[in-house]
Amino acid sequence: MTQTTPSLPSNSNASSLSKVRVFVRRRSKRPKTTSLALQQHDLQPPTRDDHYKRSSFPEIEDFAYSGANAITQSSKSEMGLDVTLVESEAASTRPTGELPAHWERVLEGIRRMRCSAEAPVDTMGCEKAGDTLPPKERRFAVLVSSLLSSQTKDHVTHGAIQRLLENGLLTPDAINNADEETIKKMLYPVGFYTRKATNLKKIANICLTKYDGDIPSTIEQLLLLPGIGPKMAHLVMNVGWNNVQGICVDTHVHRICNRLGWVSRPGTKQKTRTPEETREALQRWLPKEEWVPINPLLVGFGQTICTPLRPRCGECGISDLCPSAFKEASNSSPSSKPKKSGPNKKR
DNA sequence: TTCCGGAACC
DNA sequence: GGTTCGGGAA
Repeated sequence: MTQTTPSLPSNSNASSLSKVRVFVRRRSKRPKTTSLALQQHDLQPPTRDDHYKRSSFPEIEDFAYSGANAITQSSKSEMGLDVTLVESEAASTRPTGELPAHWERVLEGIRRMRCSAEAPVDTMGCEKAGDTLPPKERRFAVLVSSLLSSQTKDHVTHGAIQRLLENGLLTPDAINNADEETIKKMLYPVGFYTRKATNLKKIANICLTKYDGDIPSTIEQLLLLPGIGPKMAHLVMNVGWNNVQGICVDTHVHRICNRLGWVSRPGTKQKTRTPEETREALQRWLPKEEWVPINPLLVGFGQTICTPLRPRCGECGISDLCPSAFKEASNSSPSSKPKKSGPNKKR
């Protein structure tokens, strides 16, 4: 059925079809002005209802998002850090209301902080590898990188990808024929490399038998792959297919959006409990042109300032706009963390 | 010892 | 929702 063809949702209406399939219309750097954002909004009248409609049904929208080419560009351009004027112009004409207060100022403030300091994250994680490969092989490289990158430092992932590449093991066919022990050695010391080696063999086989050696092109199909969950599925769609179906929400995006009060459980003011809940809540209001850059932006912010434990609110340029500022660091028990019993138990 | 750019299984 | 899977760096 729709297995090997790029996403063409069966429920898409006629008006959206014209926009589907505009993959990689431009691989060049994001414009240095707001033109992209403004152009996208010009596609349809920027009314409030319309905005919500688009956000609620992202699957029938398919902008060719030039910012998704994380493969060839530096991280700063990915996050729009070289964009001096980002949202303010477009936002000034945009209705407020259910949008979080001052969200543009918050985003701008985070961009500024990220400009002035380096963070461990350098791209959307892992998918630089393969940027010189033909499209089909590059997509597979992106998929494999995503699989390996979970719970793994970026440079470690990159090393494993390099080893696979140098040994000709970065194609579905090669991996399918390779010994699992061999794969395992190539992956080490990637996190959970044993499980990932097993999953990688299965994934290669699925790509060969069901997708003609390519990777799945829809979120639903990607989620059927072992080891690929929501976070990585959206990453692969964004980067592999340049097809923004949803926001790639990891633990940093999840944590920070809740601290900022940007998301909540539907109909309540409670924090979201899972990254998936955060993704759905965030997609309800965040303009689509921010869906891709929000990830590297908040990941870097989360690694350097808005850390899980003891966030550095004193160094944060938007603490005056953050409802959670100075609420976690100052009080509560600094040393004793309840957590679980852990490996502490002696025999 | 603690802390991780998740996902699967219980 | 709680655990487990790995290893490395702080």
